[in-house]
Amino acid sequence: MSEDLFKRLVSHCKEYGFIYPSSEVYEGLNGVYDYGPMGVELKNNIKQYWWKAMVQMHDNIVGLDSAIFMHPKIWKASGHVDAFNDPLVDNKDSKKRFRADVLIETEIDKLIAKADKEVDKAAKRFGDSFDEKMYRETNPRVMEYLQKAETIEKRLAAALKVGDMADLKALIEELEITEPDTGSRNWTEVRQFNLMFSTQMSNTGDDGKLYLRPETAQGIFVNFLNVQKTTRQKIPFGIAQIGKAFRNEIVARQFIFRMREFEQMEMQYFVRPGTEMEWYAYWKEKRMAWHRAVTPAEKLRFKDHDNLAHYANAAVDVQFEFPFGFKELEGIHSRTDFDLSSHSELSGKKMQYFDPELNEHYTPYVVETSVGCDRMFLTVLSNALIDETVPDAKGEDSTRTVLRLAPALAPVKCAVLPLLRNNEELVGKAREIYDSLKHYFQCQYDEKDAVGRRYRRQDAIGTPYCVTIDHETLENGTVTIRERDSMQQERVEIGEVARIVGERVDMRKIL
RNA sequence: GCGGAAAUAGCUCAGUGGUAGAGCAUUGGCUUCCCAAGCCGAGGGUCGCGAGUUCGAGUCUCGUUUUCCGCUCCA
Repeated sequence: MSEDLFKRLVSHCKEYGFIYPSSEVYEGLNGVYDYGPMGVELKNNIKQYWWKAMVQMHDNIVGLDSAIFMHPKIWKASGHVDAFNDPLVDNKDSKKRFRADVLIETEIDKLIAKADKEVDKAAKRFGDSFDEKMYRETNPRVMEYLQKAETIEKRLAAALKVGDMADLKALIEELEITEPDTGSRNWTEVRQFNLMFSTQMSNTGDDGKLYLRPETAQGIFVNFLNVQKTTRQKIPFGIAQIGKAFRNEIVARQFIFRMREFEQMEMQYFVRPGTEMEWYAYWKEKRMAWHRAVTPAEKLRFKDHDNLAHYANAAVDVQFEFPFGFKELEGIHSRTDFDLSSHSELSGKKMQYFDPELNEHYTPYVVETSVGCDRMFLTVLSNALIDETVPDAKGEDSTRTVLRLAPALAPVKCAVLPLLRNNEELVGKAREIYDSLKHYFQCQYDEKDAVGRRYRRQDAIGTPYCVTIDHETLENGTVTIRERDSMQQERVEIGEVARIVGERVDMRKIL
Protein backbone atom coordinates (compact mmCIF):
# COMPACT_ATOMS: atom_id res chain seq x y z
CA MET A 1 0.00 0.00 0.00
CA SER A 2 2.75 2.46 0.93
CA GLU A 3 4.69 1.54 -2.16
CA ASP A 4 1.63 2.28 -4.26
CA LEU A 5 1.19 5.54 -2.44
CA PHE A 6 4.77 6.41 -3.25
CA LYS A 7 4.24 5.72 -6.94
CA ARG A 8 1.05 7.76 -6.85
CA LEU A 9 2.94 10.59 -5.24
CA VAL A 10 5.70 10.61 -7.84
CA SER A 11 3.30 10.65 -10.77
CA HIS A 12 1.07 13.21 -9.08
CA CYS A 13 4.11 15.45 -8.68
CA LYS A 14 4.91 15.15 -12.34
CA GLU A 15 1.37 15.52 -13.58
CA TYR A 16 0.50 18.62 -11.63
CA GLY A 17 3.79 20.44 -12.00
CA PHE A 18 5.37 19.86 -8.60
CA ILE A 19 8.50 17.94 -9.54
CA TYR A 20 10.09 16.84 -12.82
CA PRO A 21 13.17 14.66 -13.30
CA SER A 22 16.12 16.86 -14.24
CA SER A 23 17.22 17.05 -17.88
CA GLU A 24 14.42 14.76 -18.92
CA VAL A 25 14.84 15.38 -22.66
CA TYR A 26 18.37 14.00 -22.33
CA GLU A 27 17.23 10.86 -20.50
CA GLY A 28 17.51 12.50 -17.12
CA LEU A 29 20.28 12.93 -14.62
CA ASN A 30 20.61 10.45 -11.80
CA GLY A 31 19.42 11.77 -8.48
CA VAL A 32 18.57 15.29 -9.63
CA TYR A 33 15.10 16.80 -9.83
CA ASP A 34 13.55 20.12 -10.83
CA TYR A 35 10.71 21.83 -8.98
CA GLY A 36 7.84 22.86 -11.25
CA PRO A 37 5.40 25.78 -10.92
CA MET A 38 3.43 24.22 -8.06
CA GLY A 39 6.54 22.72 -6.48
CA VAL A 40 8.40 25.98 -6.23
CA GLU A 41 5.43 27.66 -4.55
CA LEU A 42 5.10 24.87 -2.00
CA LYS A 43 8.82 24.77 -1.39
CA ASN A 44 9.01 28.53 -0.92
CA ASN A 45 6.16 28.32 1.58
CA ILE A 46 7.95 25.59 3.52
CA LYS A 47 11.08 27.71 3.62
CA GLN A 48 9.08 30.67 4.76
CA TYR A 49 7.43 28.61 7.48
CA TRP A 50 10.85 27.57 8.75
CA TRP A 51 12.37 31.04 8.44
CA LYS A 52 9.54 32.70 10.32
CA ALA A 53 9.61 30.07 13.05
CA MET A 54 13.35 30.41 13.50
CA VAL A 55 14.34 33.98 12.65
CA GLN A 56 11.20 36.05 12.98
CA MET A 57 10.03 34.37 16.19
CA HIS A 58 13.38 34.51 17.98
CA ASP A 59 14.98 37.84 18.95
CA ASN A 60 18.34 36.15 19.15
CA ILE A 61 18.39 34.30 15.85
CA VAL A 62 19.49 36.09 12.70
CA GLY A 63 19.71 35.02 9.09
CA LEU A 64 22.60 34.51 6.72
CA ASP A 65 23.09 33.54 3.10
CA SER A 66 26.66 32.45 2.63
CA ALA A 67 28.20 31.49 -0.69
CA ILE A 68 28.32 27.93 -1.96
CA PHE A 69 31.97 28.39 -2.90
CA MET A 70 34.22 28.55 0.11
CA HIS A 71 37.90 28.42 0.80
CA PRO A 72 39.08 24.80 0.41
CA LYS A 73 40.70 24.85 3.84
CA ILE A 74 37.24 25.07 5.36
CA TRP A 75 36.59 21.48 4.39
CA LYS A 76 39.93 20.43 5.79
CA ALA A 77 39.06 22.08 9.10
CA SER A 78 35.53 20.69 9.18
CA GLY A 79 36.83 17.16 8.71
CA HIS A 80 34.97 16.64 5.44
CA VAL A 81 38.08 16.11 3.35
CA ASP A 82 39.07 13.21 5.57
CA ALA A 83 35.75 11.88 6.77
CA PHE A 84 33.80 12.20 3.54
CA ASN A 85 36.09 9.72 1.80
CA ASP A 86 35.09 6.11 2.09
CA PRO A 87 37.11 3.21 0.69
CA LEU A 88 34.54 0.63 -0.35
CA VAL A 89 34.83 -2.96 -1.47
CA ASP A 90 32.22 -5.38 -2.79
CA ASN A 91 32.03 -9.07 -2.19
CA LYS A 92 31.38 -10.68 -5.54
CA ASP A 93 29.62 -13.73 -4.09
CA SER A 94 27.33 -12.16 -1.55
CA LYS A 95 26.92 -8.97 -3.63
CA LYS A 96 27.29 -6.97 -0.45
CA ARG A 97 29.32 -3.81 -0.04
CA PHE A 98 31.61 -3.03 2.86
CA ARG A 99 33.89 -0.26 3.96
CA ALA A 100 37.38 -1.63 3.47
CA ASP A 101 38.78 0.18 6.50
CA VAL A 102 36.00 -1.19 8.70
CA LEU A 103 36.73 -4.76 7.55
CA ILE A 104 40.38 -4.35 8.40
CA GLU A 105 39.63 -2.68 11.73
CA THR A 106 37.37 -5.59 12.63
CA GLU A 107 40.31 -7.89 11.96
CA ILE A 108 42.52 -5.79 14.23
CA ASP A 109 39.87 -5.99 16.96
CA LYS A 110 39.87 -9.76 16.62
CA LEU A 111 43.62 -9.90 17.22
CA ILE A 112 43.33 -7.69 20.28
CA ALA A 113 40.49 -9.88 21.54
CA LYS A 114 42.69 -12.93 21.13
CA ALA A 115 45.44 -11.29 23.15
CA ASP A 116 42.97 -10.34 25.87
CA LYS A 117 41.74 -13.90 26.01
CA GLU A 118 45.29 -15.15 26.58
CA VAL A 119 45.70 -12.62 29.37
CA ASP A 120 42.42 -13.68 30.97
CA LYS A 121 43.44 -17.32 30.88
CA ALA A 122 46.79 -16.52 32.45
CA ALA A 123 45.15 -14.37 35.11
CA LYS A 124 43.02 -17.33 36.17
CA ARG A 125 46.04 -19.61 36.23
CA PHE A 126 48.30 -17.38 38.29
CA GLY A 127 45.66 -16.02 40.66
CA ASP A 128 46.58 -13.09 42.88
CA SER A 129 50.22 -13.10 41.97
CA PHE A 130 49.38 -12.26 38.34
CA ASP A 131 51.16 -9.19 36.94
CA GLU A 132 49.18 -8.27 33.84
CA LYS A 133 51.59 -5.61 32.60
CA MET A 134 54.53 -7.96 32.88
CA TYR A 135 52.64 -10.77 31.18
CA ARG A 136 51.61 -8.59 28.28
CA GLU A 137 55.19 -7.49 27.76
CA THR A 138 56.77 -10.94 27.96
CA ASN A 139 54.34 -13.62 26.81
CA PRO A 140 55.31 -14.47 23.23
CA ARG A 141 51.80 -15.32 22.04
CA VAL A 142 50.24 -12.15 23.42
CA MET A 143 53.11 -10.10 22.03
CA GLU A 144 52.70 -11.64 18.63
CA TYR A 145 48.96 -10.82 18.49
CA LEU A 146 49.45 -7.28 19.67
CA GLN A 147 52.39 -6.66 17.42
CA LYS A 148 50.50 -7.93 14.42
CA ALA A 149 47.54 -5.72 15.32
CA GLU A 150 49.81 -2.73 15.60
CA THR A 151 51.52 -3.43 12.28
CA ILE A 152 48.20 -3.69 10.49
CA GLU A 153 46.90 -0.60 12.18
CA LYS A 154 49.91 1.42 11.07
CA ARG A 155 49.69 0.12 7.54
CA LEU A 156 45.97 0.86 7.43
CA ALA A 157 46.49 4.40 8.68
CA ALA A 158 49.26 4.98 6.15
CA ALA A 159 47.19 3.62 3.27
CA LEU A 160 44.19 5.72 4.26
CA LYS A 161 46.32 8.82 4.56
CA VAL A 162 47.71 8.66 1.04
CA GLY A 163 44.64 6.97 -0.42
CA ASP A 164 46.45 3.77 -1.37
CA MET A 165 43.47 1.62 -2.33
CA ALA A 166 45.68 -1.17 -3.71
CA ASP A 167 47.30 -1.67 -0.33
CA LEU A 168 43.91 -1.85 1.37
CA LYS A 169 43.02 -4.62 -1.06
CA ALA A 170 46.37 -6.29 -0.38
CA LEU A 171 45.67 -6.15 3.37
CA ILE A 172 42.26 -7.73 2.91
CA GLU A 173 43.86 -10.53 0.93
CA GLU A 174 46.84 -11.05 3.23
CA LEU A 175 44.64 -11.15 6.31
CA GLU A 176 42.35 -13.58 4.51
CA ILE A 177 39.36 -11.51 5.50
CA THR A 178 36.10 -13.30 4.78
CA GLU A 179 32.65 -11.98 4.19
CA PRO A 180 30.94 -12.30 7.62
CA ASP A 181 27.84 -14.16 6.46
CA THR A 182 29.07 -16.34 3.64
CA GLY A 183 32.78 -16.74 4.36
CA SER A 184 33.59 -15.73 0.79
CA ARG A 185 36.96 -14.15 0.03
CA ASN A 186 36.00 -13.12 -3.48
CA TRP A 187 36.47 -9.32 -3.26
CA THR A 188 36.42 -6.60 -5.89
CA GLU A 189 39.09 -3.90 -5.99
CA VAL A 190 38.82 -1.29 -3.26
CA ARG A 191 37.45 1.96 -4.61
CA GLN A 192 37.56 5.42 -3.18
CA PHE A 193 34.29 7.31 -2.92
CA ASN A 194 34.54 11.02 -2.31
CA LEU A 195 31.22 12.46 -1.32
CA MET A 196 32.23 16.04 -2.12
CA PHE A 197 31.87 17.47 -5.62
CA SER A 198 34.81 19.48 -6.77
CA THR A 199 35.28 22.19 -9.34
CA GLN A 200 37.94 24.78 -9.95
CA MET A 201 38.00 28.49 -9.54
CA SER A 202 40.97 29.26 -11.71
CA ASN A 203 40.12 28.81 -15.38
CA THR A 204 43.57 27.66 -16.32
CA GLY A 205 45.04 24.34 -15.33
CA ASP A 206 43.92 22.48 -12.26
CA ASP A 207 44.96 24.95 -9.63
CA GLY A 208 42.33 26.42 -7.41
CA LYS A 209 40.40 23.24 -6.71
CA LEU A 210 37.19 24.04 -4.87
CA TYR A 211 34.47 21.90 -3.37
CA LEU A 212 30.77 22.49 -3.65
CA ARG A 213 29.67 22.69 -0.04
CA PRO A 214 28.37 19.38 1.33
CA GLU A 215 26.58 21.24 4.13
CA THR A 216 25.60 24.85 4.75
CA ALA A 217 26.77 24.87 8.36
CA GLN A 218 30.37 25.85 7.68
CA GLY A 219 29.29 29.14 6.09
CA ILE A 220 27.75 29.98 9.44
CA PHE A 221 30.77 28.96 11.48
CA VAL A 222 33.26 31.00 9.50
CA ASN A 223 30.96 34.02 9.74
CA PHE A 224 30.33 33.54 13.43
CA LEU A 225 32.31 36.57 14.57
CA ASN A 226 31.12 38.81 11.71
CA VAL A 227 27.52 38.17 12.64
CA GLN A 228 28.04 38.35 16.38
CA LYS A 229 29.81 41.69 16.18
CA THR A 230 27.65 43.37 13.56
CA THR A 231 24.38 42.42 15.20
CA ARG A 232 25.61 42.86 18.79
CA GLN A 233 24.40 39.39 19.72
CA LYS A 234 25.04 37.96 23.14
CA ILE A 235 25.37 34.28 23.77
CA PRO A 236 23.19 32.31 23.49
CA PHE A 237 22.25 33.26 19.94
CA GLY A 238 21.68 31.55 16.63
CA ILE A 239 22.39 31.99 12.94
CA ALA A 240 19.94 30.53 10.42
CA GLN A 241 20.51 29.75 6.79
CA ILE A 242 18.67 28.11 3.91
CA GLY A 243 20.70 26.96 0.96
CA LYS A 244 21.81 24.33 -1.48
CA ALA A 245 24.31 21.63 -0.56
CA PHE A 246 25.86 18.95 -2.74
CA ARG A 247 26.85 15.37 -2.03
CA ASN A 248 28.02 12.84 -4.52
CA GLU A 249 26.02 10.02 -2.97
CA ILE A 250 26.90 6.48 -3.93
CA VAL A 251 23.27 5.86 -4.62
CA ALA A 252 20.81 8.70 -4.92
CA ARG A 253 17.35 7.21 -4.78
CA GLN A 254 13.85 7.30 -3.44
CA PHE A 255 12.79 10.32 -5.46
CA ILE A 256 13.73 13.57 -3.73
CA PHE A 257 14.59 11.83 -0.45
CA ARG A 258 18.27 11.47 -1.29
CA MET A 259 19.46 13.80 -4.02
CA ARG A 260 22.91 14.85 -5.08
CA GLU A 261 21.87 18.50 -5.04
CA PHE A 262 19.59 19.38 -2.18
CA GLU A 263 18.56 22.19 0.08
CA GLN A 264 19.11 22.48 3.81
CA MET A 265 17.49 24.68 6.41
CA GLU A 266 20.06 24.95 9.16
CA MET A 267 20.40 26.87 12.37
CA GLN A 268 23.52 26.92 14.52
CA TYR A 269 22.91 27.99 18.10
CA PHE A 270 25.97 29.25 19.98
CA VAL A 271 25.94 28.59 23.71
CA ARG A 272 28.09 28.77 26.80
CA PRO A 273 30.17 25.57 27.19
CA GLY A 274 28.54 23.28 29.72
CA THR A 275 25.02 24.45 28.87
CA GLU A 276 24.86 22.66 25.54
CA MET A 277 22.78 19.74 26.76
CA GLU A 278 20.08 22.07 28.08
CA TRP A 279 19.87 23.77 24.72
CA TYR A 280 20.01 20.46 22.94
CA ALA A 281 16.93 19.42 24.90
CA TYR A 282 15.29 22.80 24.24
CA TRP A 283 15.76 22.56 20.48
CA LYS A 284 14.65 18.94 20.36
CA GLU A 285 11.33 19.97 21.80
CA LYS A 286 11.07 23.17 19.78
CA ARG A 287 11.78 21.50 16.47
CA MET A 288 9.38 18.64 17.15
CA ALA A 289 6.64 21.17 17.86
CA TRP A 290 7.35 22.82 14.50
CA HIS A 291 6.90 19.50 12.73
CA ARG A 292 3.79 18.57 14.67
CA ALA A 293 2.04 21.75 13.58
CA VAL A 294 1.82 20.33 10.06
CA THR A 295 2.42 16.57 10.47
CA PRO A 296 0.48 14.00 12.56
CA ALA A 297 2.39 13.16 15.73
CA GLU A 298 2.21 9.40 15.16
CA LYS A 299 4.21 9.76 11.95
CA LEU A 300 7.08 11.49 13.74
CA ARG A 301 9.60 10.12 16.19
CA PHE A 302 13.03 10.77 17.64
CA LYS A 303 15.87 8.40 16.86
CA ASP A 304 19.11 8.74 18.78
CA HIS A 305 22.29 8.22 16.84
CA ASP A 306 24.14 5.03 17.69
CA ASN A 307 27.42 6.26 16.27
CA LEU A 308 28.21 9.91 16.79
CA ALA A 309 29.89 11.88 14.02
CA HIS A 310 33.37 13.20 14.62
CA TYR A 311 32.14 16.59 15.79
CA ALA A 312 29.21 15.67 18.00
CA ASN A 313 28.67 14.77 21.65
CA ALA A 314 24.94 14.15 21.23
CA ALA A 315 22.81 13.66 18.16
CA VAL A 316 19.21 12.80 17.42
CA ASP A 317 17.16 12.55 14.26
CA VAL A 318 13.59 13.56 13.83
CA GLN A 319 12.25 10.77 11.71
CA PHE A 320 9.12 10.81 9.60
CA GLU A 321 7.26 7.75 8.42
CA PHE A 322 7.78 8.08 4.69
CA PRO A 323 5.98 5.67 2.34
CA PHE A 324 9.21 3.63 2.46
CA GLY A 325 9.53 3.65 6.25
CA PHE A 326 10.73 5.86 9.10
CA LYS A 327 13.64 7.93 7.82
CA GLU A 328 15.59 10.99 8.85
CA LEU A 329 13.90 14.30 8.25
CA GLU A 330 15.87 16.57 10.56
CA GLY A 331 19.05 16.23 12.57
CA ILE A 332 19.64 17.91 15.91
CA HIS A 333 23.27 17.77 16.94
CA SER A 334 25.33 19.03 19.79
CA ARG A 335 28.47 19.89 17.82
CA THR A 336 30.60 21.00 20.80
CA ASP A 337 33.28 23.56 19.93
CA PHE A 338 34.70 21.27 17.25
CA ASP A 339 34.06 23.51 14.25
CA LEU A 340 34.97 26.88 15.75
CA SER A 341 38.12 25.46 17.37
CA SER A 342 39.11 23.71 14.22
CA HIS A 343 38.69 26.83 12.08
CA SER A 344 40.51 28.85 14.67
CA GLU A 345 43.41 26.43 14.63
CA LEU A 346 43.72 26.15 10.87
CA SER A 347 43.13 29.83 10.08
CA GLY A 348 45.13 31.18 13.00
CA LYS A 349 42.26 33.54 13.79
CA LYS A 350 40.72 33.63 17.23
CA MET A 351 37.09 32.61 17.12
CA GLN A 352 36.17 33.26 20.70
CA TYR A 353 33.45 35.15 22.42
CA PHE A 354 33.89 37.47 25.37
CA ASP A 355 31.19 36.75 27.87
CA PRO A 356 30.55 39.98 29.84
CA GLU A 357 28.64 38.11 32.55
CA LEU A 358 31.43 35.67 33.27
CA ASN A 359 34.06 38.21 32.33
CA GLU A 360 35.98 35.66 30.30
CA HIS A 361 36.73 34.49 26.77
CA TYR A 362 35.68 31.10 25.49
CA THR A 363 34.93 29.20 22.31
CA PRO A 364 31.17 28.74 22.24
CA TYR A 365 29.57 25.34 21.97
CA VAL A 366 27.11 24.79 19.16
CA VAL A 367 23.73 23.09 18.97
CA GLU A 368 22.62 22.56 15.40
CA THR A 369 19.21 21.95 13.88
CA SER A 370 19.28 20.88 10.26
CA VAL A 371 16.20 20.01 8.20
CA GLY A 372 16.31 18.73 4.66
CA CYS A 373 14.09 21.13 2.76
CA ASP A 374 13.33 18.56 0.07
CA ARG A 375 12.62 15.93 2.70
CA MET A 376 10.21 18.33 4.36
CA PHE A 377 8.59 18.82 0.97
CA LEU A 378 8.23 15.05 0.60
CA THR A 379 6.89 14.80 4.16
CA VAL A 380 4.28 17.46 3.56
CA LEU A 381 3.17 15.90 0.30
CA SER A 382 3.03 12.33 1.59
CA ASN A 383 0.79 13.50 4.39
CA ALA A 384 -1.40 15.52 2.10
CA LEU A 385 -2.12 13.25 -0.83
CA ILE A 386 -5.41 11.42 -0.34
CA ASP A 387 -7.90 9.68 -2.58
CA GLU A 388 -11.29 9.87 -0.98
CA THR A 389 -14.80 8.86 -1.79
CA VAL A 390 -17.35 11.65 -1.94
CA PRO A 391 -20.88 11.86 -3.29
CA ASP A 392 -21.25 13.24 -6.81
CA ALA A 393 -24.06 15.34 -8.25
CA LYS A 394 -26.42 12.35 -8.26
CA GLY A 395 -25.48 11.38 -4.73
CA GLU A 396 -23.48 8.39 -5.88
CA ASP A 397 -19.93 7.55 -4.85
CA SER A 398 -17.12 9.15 -6.75
CA THR A 399 -13.48 9.56 -5.87
CA ARG A 400 -11.57 12.76 -5.59
CA THR A 401 -7.86 13.27 -5.27
CA VAL A 402 -7.07 15.97 -2.81
CA LEU A 403 -3.93 17.46 -1.33
CA ARG A 404 -4.80 18.28 2.25
CA LEU A 405 -2.01 20.78 2.68
CA ALA A 406 -1.95 23.21 5.54
CA PRO A 407 -3.51 26.31 3.92
CA ALA A 408 -0.43 28.38 4.75
CA LEU A 409 1.73 25.97 2.75
CA ALA A 410 -0.57 25.49 -0.26
CA PRO A 411 0.89 26.67 -3.59
CA VAL A 412 -2.33 28.40 -4.58
CA LYS A 413 -4.40 29.95 -1.80
CA CYS A 414 -7.55 30.77 -3.69
CA ALA A 415 -9.15 30.00 -7.04
CA VAL A 416 -11.72 32.32 -8.56
CA LEU A 417 -14.39 30.61 -10.62
CA PRO A 418 -17.33 32.07 -12.53
CA LEU A 419 -20.18 29.57 -12.34
CA LEU A 420 -20.65 29.76 -16.10
CA ARG A 421 -18.24 30.65 -18.80
CA ASN A 422 -20.60 31.97 -21.42
CA ASN A 423 -22.20 34.57 -19.21
CA GLU A 424 -20.35 37.83 -19.71
CA GLU A 425 -21.56 39.36 -16.49
CA LEU A 426 -20.38 36.41 -14.38
CA VAL A 427 -17.05 36.26 -16.17
CA GLY A 428 -16.52 40.01 -15.89
CA LYS A 429 -17.29 40.02 -12.19
CA ALA A 430 -15.02 37.01 -11.61
CA ARG A 431 -12.16 38.70 -13.45
CA GLU A 432 -12.63 41.79 -11.34
CA ILE A 433 -12.52 39.79 -8.11
CA TYR A 434 -9.50 37.81 -9.28
CA ASP A 435 -7.60 40.99 -10.17
CA SER A 436 -8.27 42.31 -6.71
CA LEU A 437 -7.44 39.12 -4.80
CA LYS A 438 -4.14 38.49 -6.58
CA HIS A 439 -2.66 41.43 -4.71
CA TYR A 440 -3.05 39.48 -1.48
CA PHE A 441 -2.00 35.94 -2.28
CA GLN A 442 -1.32 33.40 -5.02
CA CYS A 443 -4.59 32.96 -6.92
CA GLN A 444 -5.83 31.16 -10.00
CA TYR A 445 -8.64 32.05 -12.33
CA ASP A 446 -10.42 29.18 -14.09
CA GLU A 447 -13.55 29.15 -16.26
CA LYS A 448 -13.05 25.98 -18.29
CA ASP A 449 -15.39 22.99 -17.74
CA ALA A 450 -18.15 22.43 -15.21
CA VAL A 451 -17.56 24.05 -11.86
CA GLY A 452 -17.45 20.67 -10.11
CA ARG A 453 -14.56 19.63 -12.26
CA ARG A 454 -12.77 22.88 -11.54
CA TYR A 455 -13.15 22.25 -7.83
CA ARG A 456 -11.51 18.85 -8.30
CA ARG A 457 -8.67 20.38 -10.25
CA GLN A 458 -7.99 22.76 -7.38
CA ASP A 459 -8.30 19.89 -4.89
CA ALA A 460 -5.53 18.08 -6.75
CA ILE A 461 -3.07 20.92 -6.18
CA GLY A 462 -4.27 21.56 -2.64
CA THR A 463 -5.94 24.95 -3.10
CA PRO A 464 -7.74 25.51 0.22
CA TYR A 465 -10.40 27.96 -1.01
CA CYS A 466 -12.46 28.45 -4.15
CA VAL A 467 -14.48 31.60 -4.64
CA THR A 468 -17.44 31.06 -6.95
CA ILE A 469 -19.27 33.87 -8.69
CA ASP A 470 -22.90 32.95 -9.38
CA HIS A 471 -26.17 34.62 -10.34
CA GLU A 472 -26.75 35.73 -6.79
CA THR A 473 -23.47 37.63 -6.93
CA LEU A 474 -24.91 39.85 -9.62
CA GLU A 475 -27.99 40.52 -7.49
CA ASN A 476 -26.53 41.19 -4.07
CA GLY A 477 -22.73 41.35 -4.32
CA THR A 478 -22.02 38.12 -2.45
CA VAL A 479 -19.95 35.12 -3.48
CA THR A 480 -19.46 31.65 -2.06
CA ILE A 481 -16.22 30.44 -0.52
CA ARG A 482 -15.82 26.69 -0.87
CA GLU A 483 -13.51 24.98 1.58
CA ARG A 484 -11.32 22.20 0.20
CA ASP A 485 -11.52 19.56 2.94
CA SER A 486 -15.17 19.84 3.96
CA MET A 487 -16.36 20.90 0.48
CA GLN A 488 -18.76 23.21 2.36
CA GLN A 489 -19.63 26.63 1.00
CA GLU A 490 -20.40 29.85 2.81
CA ARG A 491 -21.77 33.01 1.29
CA VAL A 492 -19.93 36.24 2.01
CA GLU A 493 -19.75 39.83 0.78
CA ILE A 494 -17.23 40.33 -2.02
CA GLY A 495 -15.40 42.92 0.06
CA GLU A 496 -14.86 40.37 2.85
CA VAL A 497 -13.20 37.67 0.75
CA ALA A 498 -9.62 38.96 0.96
CA ARG A 499 -9.85 39.31 4.73
CA ILE A 500 -11.51 35.95 5.39
CA VAL A 501 -9.26 33.93 3.11
CA GLY A 502 -6.24 35.97 4.21
CA GLU A 503 -6.81 35.09 7.83
CA ARG A 504 -7.23 31.41 7.13
CA VAL A 505 -4.15 31.00 4.97
CA ASP A 506 -1.97 33.08 7.25
CA MET A 507 1.29 31.52 8.37
CA ARG A 508 0.39 32.48 11.94
CA LYS A 509 -2.05 29.55 11.95
CA ILE A 510 0.87 27.13 12.17
CA LEU A 511 3.54 29.23 13.88
C1' G B 1 28.57 -0.25 -7.44
C1' C B 2 26.22 -5.55 -7.41
C1' G B 3 21.58 -8.34 -8.15
C1' G B 4 16.26 -8.25 -9.62
C1' A B 5 12.29 -5.66 -12.28
C1' A B 6 10.77 -1.88 -15.57
C1' A B 7 10.84 2.07 -19.59
C1' U B 8 5.06 2.87 -25.40
C1' A B 9 1.04 10.18 -25.61
C1' G B 10 1.18 15.01 -20.00
C1' C B 11 -0.68 10.61 -16.40
C1' U B 12 -2.15 5.20 -15.94
C1' C B 13 -1.50 1.34 -19.11
C1' A B 14 -2.82 -2.31 -23.50
C1' G B 15 -0.29 -3.95 -27.69
C1' U B 16 3.93 -11.87 -28.24
C1' G B 17 7.61 -10.27 -35.64
C1' G B 18 3.54 -7.39 -40.44
C1' U B 19 0.41 0.35 -41.25
C1' A B 20 1.21 2.68 -33.05
C1' G B 21 -3.88 2.07 -29.39
C1' A B 22 -7.38 3.06 -24.98
C1' G B 23 -9.01 5.76 -20.67
C1' C B 24 -8.00 10.14 -18.23
C1' A B 25 -5.58 14.86 -19.18
C1' U B 26 -4.92 19.09 -22.90
C1' U B 27 -7.40 22.18 -26.65
C1' G B 28 -11.82 24.50 -29.92
C1' G B 29 -17.08 24.47 -29.84
C1' C B 30 -22.01 22.91 -27.86
C1' U B 31 -24.51 22.03 -23.25
C1' U B 32 -26.77 27.59 -18.72
C1' C B 33 -24.95 22.48 -15.54
C1' C B 34 -22.63 24.27 -7.63
C1' C B 35 -18.71 19.17 -6.63
C1' A B 36 -14.82 15.09 -12.14
C1' A B 37 -15.49 11.34 -16.33
C1' G B 38 -22.80 14.51 -21.52
C1' C B 39 -22.26 15.74 -27.12
C1' C B 40 -19.27 17.18 -31.74
C1' G B 41 -14.31 18.25 -33.34
C1' A B 42 -8.65 18.91 -32.75
C1' G B 43 -3.64 18.38 -31.27
C1' G B 44 -0.02 15.14 -29.18
C1' G B 45 4.35 9.24 -29.64
C1' U B 46 10.88 8.25 -34.84
C1' C B 47 7.55 2.93 -28.56
C1' G B 48 14.27 5.80 -23.36
C1' C B 49 18.87 5.76 -26.48
C1' G B 50 22.43 2.88 -29.74
C1' A B 51 23.72 -1.39 -32.30
C1' G B 52 22.51 -6.39 -34.07
C1' U B 53 19.26 -10.54 -36.04
C1' U B 54 15.30 -10.40 -39.85
C1' C B 55 12.35 -9.18 -46.18
C1' G B 56 10.26 -6.59 -41.94
C1' A B 57 11.50 -5.02 -34.71
C1' G B 58 7.36 -1.45 -29.88
C1' U B 59 7.80 -6.97 -29.88
C1' C B 60 13.87 -11.13 -30.35
C1' U B 61 19.51 -10.37 -28.86
C1' C B 62 23.48 -7.24 -26.91
C1' G B 63 25.07 -2.64 -24.99
C1' U B 64 23.74 1.91 -22.64
C1' U B 65 20.82 5.59 -19.77
C1' U B 66 17.03 6.40 -16.31
C1' U B 67 13.52 4.69 -12.56
C1' C B 68 11.76 1.26 -8.73
C1' C B 69 13.04 -2.92 -5.12
C1' G B 70 17.04 -5.49 -2.20
C1' C B 71 22.24 -5.09 -0.49
C1' U B 72 25.47 -0.98 0.71
C1' C B 73 26.01 4.22 2.12
C1' C B 74 23.75 8.40 4.47
C1' A B 75 27.01 14.69 8.82
